[in-house]
Amino acid sequence: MRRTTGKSHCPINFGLEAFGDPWALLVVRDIVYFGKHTFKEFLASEEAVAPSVLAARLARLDADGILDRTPDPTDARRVVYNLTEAGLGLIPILLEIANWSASIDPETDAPPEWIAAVRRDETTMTDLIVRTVRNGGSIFVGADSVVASLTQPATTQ
Amino acid sequence: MRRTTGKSHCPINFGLEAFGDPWALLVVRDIVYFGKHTFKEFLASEEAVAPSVLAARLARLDADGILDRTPDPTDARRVVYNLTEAGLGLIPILLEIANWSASIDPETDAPPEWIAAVRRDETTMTDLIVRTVRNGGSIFVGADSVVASLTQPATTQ
DNA sequence: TCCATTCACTATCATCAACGTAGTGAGATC
DNA sequence: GATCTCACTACGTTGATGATAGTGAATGGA
Repeated sequence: MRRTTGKSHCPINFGLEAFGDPWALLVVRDIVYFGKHTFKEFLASEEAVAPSVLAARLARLDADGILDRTPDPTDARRVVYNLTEAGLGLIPILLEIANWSASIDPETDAPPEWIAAVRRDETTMTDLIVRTVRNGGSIFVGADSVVASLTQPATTQ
Repeated sequence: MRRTTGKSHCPINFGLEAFGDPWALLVVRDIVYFGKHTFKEFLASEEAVAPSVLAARLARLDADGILDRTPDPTDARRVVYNLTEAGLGLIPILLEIANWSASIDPETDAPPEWIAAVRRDETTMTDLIVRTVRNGGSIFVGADSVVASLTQPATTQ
């Protein structure tokens, strides 16, 4: 792709120039759905991105203010990537894409009950996801994940 | 872009493989927002796609069941492109992308009152847009456009 | 203090898609 | 029948991606 940036300020084009490539949203997905935060974890994703491509993508997402790149204070080798508030704002887009794909792709990996839960009350679910990810959690992975808090609401039981 | 398809059946990846390039969603945008339906009209878009790239994109969107390619019965030179039902399903994604970009890009071309109208009741607005586009209308262009039907509701007055 | 391991990248090169411009053939219009 | 319009195609250049190997700093254990 030539990725000519600045083609226009049409909001659709602006979005596509920010994340309209095969990898940018997959990084955001890895954070939001699976709680990944390091180069190594992104690299291990099912889609097998090349390290050079991943490095370039992380650098651009950081420069664009979507990701926040922070060296790990407890291990100087590690670098932790988190979503900024602008990056958290991409969550509704992720949910709509997952919605669409789940209804189109007969072999989708999307759990039907999860898609149904999102469709049931998208606003509430979006808020819950944003709050969870902002606090370092994810949708599917971890004790404080969104799906965990759905099956075992709040701190009861 | 290498556009390696079939990397995974993750719904986010599926969506990106279908429209995660700089041009596919711009074609959909041209139809939904501006009522464009022909090769020439897409080609004239602000972002200046190359004809070879546009031809390849239209062919793929047709093959993927997102666009419907029909020769114009009144003029055998012309070919009319319309969204299929799957293509209409992309409208919520477009709206979310526009939402995000409008809140990020200080120079966005998105009309603030339009963004506000969508945010006010996204479900109702989505339904209205889908119905309008399905009937050949668009959001901004034409007498039967969505914005026209908002300022002058239904057939009253 | 070594040494193996882990981490986040970088280097390299072939490949393939996008860019930009020019051109083509079928069909409409005058 | 000459011109114009339409949807493309051709083609050389550019640049990002794909795949694999390698680097240097930091950690952890012996």
